[in-house]
Amino acid sequence: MDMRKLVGRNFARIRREKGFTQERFAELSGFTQQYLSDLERGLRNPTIVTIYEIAIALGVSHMEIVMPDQIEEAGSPITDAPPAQKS
Amino acid sequence: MDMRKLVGRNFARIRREKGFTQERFAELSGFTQQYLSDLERGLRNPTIVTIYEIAIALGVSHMEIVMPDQIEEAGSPITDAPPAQKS
DNA sequence: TGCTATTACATACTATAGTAGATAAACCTT
DNA sequence: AAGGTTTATCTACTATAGTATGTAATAGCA
Repeated sequence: MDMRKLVGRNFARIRREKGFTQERFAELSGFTQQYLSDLERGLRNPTIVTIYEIAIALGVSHMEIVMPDQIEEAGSPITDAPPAQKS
Repeated sequence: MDMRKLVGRNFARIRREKGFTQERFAELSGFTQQYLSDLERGLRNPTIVTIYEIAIALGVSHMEIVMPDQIEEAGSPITDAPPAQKS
């Protein structure tokens, strides 16, 4: 599993859902627009501190990583693959 | 919140629970004993790929990050603070 | 079709993640 | 207290995370 792409796709999706441009979110989070662009395209391997700071800026309060191929975030499941059957 | 210490403490606890020494776990995971020592003491800021690789080696299949001050892992809640009241 | 906003790409740079090898310090167990 | 096992600490190194600046490509929209 490519964690770079998984994290990137999910941050991109949440940013768009919140209505931020990369430029606007760069101001909010303190990262550069260029770095965020790379991150969202899966070209970067962020540290846990970077992920935490971005999550804070996005207003995400709960991150869940389920190994096979999913990431979820409170109230907004982030799936990399079709949702697993829950029952 | 210091994510370095939070991640470090939790990985250290799980490693001990699984009965691995740092040296043995270094062999399993491919990281050095020295790096794992630093990591567990909160002196390192691991990337998402490193965290993923360590989780795989630990046999952890589910990680959960709740912002204030908790991390949980499937079947084995990892709390940084006294457990929150669930009801 | 052209204008504007947005995102992708290029180059160069500094700080640090992670490696490697040696050793010191702490912890057991007897 | 001695000896072995485990963890912490040192030095030195390479690769890459993240910054900074500029610009090209793409997408909407009038």
